[in-house]
Amino acid sequence: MTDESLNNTFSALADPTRRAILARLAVGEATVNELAEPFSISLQAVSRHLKVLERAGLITRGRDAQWRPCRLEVAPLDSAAEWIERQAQVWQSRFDQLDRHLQETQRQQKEAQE
Amino acid sequence: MTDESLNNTFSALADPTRRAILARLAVGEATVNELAEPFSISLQAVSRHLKVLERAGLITRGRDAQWRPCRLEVAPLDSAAEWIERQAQVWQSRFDQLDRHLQETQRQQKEAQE
DNA sequence: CTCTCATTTAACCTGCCGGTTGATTAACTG
DNA sequence: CAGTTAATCAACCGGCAGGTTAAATGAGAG
Repeated sequence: MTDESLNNTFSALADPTRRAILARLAVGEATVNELAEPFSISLQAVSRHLKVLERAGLITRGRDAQWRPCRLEVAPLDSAAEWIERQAQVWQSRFDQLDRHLQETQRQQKEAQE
Repeated sequence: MTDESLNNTFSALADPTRRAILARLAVGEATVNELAEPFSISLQAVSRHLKVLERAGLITRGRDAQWRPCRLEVAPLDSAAEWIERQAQVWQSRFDQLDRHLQETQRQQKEAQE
């Protein structure tokens, strides 16, 4: 997973409209018009959001006559999840270390008292 | 997990400098100066990045004389991971549905041939 | 009290992001 | 071919994000 790729994925996910589009696509493929319908923004704006999602690899687009159906791609989502989980794991182990260290310190203090 | 909260978390993670700061903090607490050292940007810029991370709840800051040590907070990372995984799961089940449907269709076609 | 060090705040600049409207391309339909 | 529908491209605009430098604040140290 390249750094640039993480940039694209996270900034794509940072916009609520784009997250809503992804949620909609989870139900099934959809065209630009269908995706734009629930929103109060222009078709062109939605088209741009789709381009962002495409660049992030989160969707791919087919061709069916004049329609361009969008479908989800799960791979970059997995990569993002992987990065996050690796971080969470390292942080947690760091906390565990601190925790052990704290307990060790307390134990030694207790011994010193006796 | 509120929508606004997801916005903050994802856009905080979307910047490579901030991800590097988080990675550094995973090793242990650090002050602003220590965090700024590896980067070629000004101290003030780092201070701002820290404010973004703080607003996203990804770090908290203590007070030790004139130093403001930063430490990680794992909770929002967990929330983000949760959202991503839920999405990935829904997408995957959607793919599985399509897959079953495809197999069903093929089976029926095969039966029709016989 | 003064000096120094760590950090933040303020003011500013620049570029990108998300939105708009208008024109254009692509593909079907009569 | 002319007309319609789907989608994109182009030009523009306002706001915010991330960077800078200069000034202000907070907390020790002498």
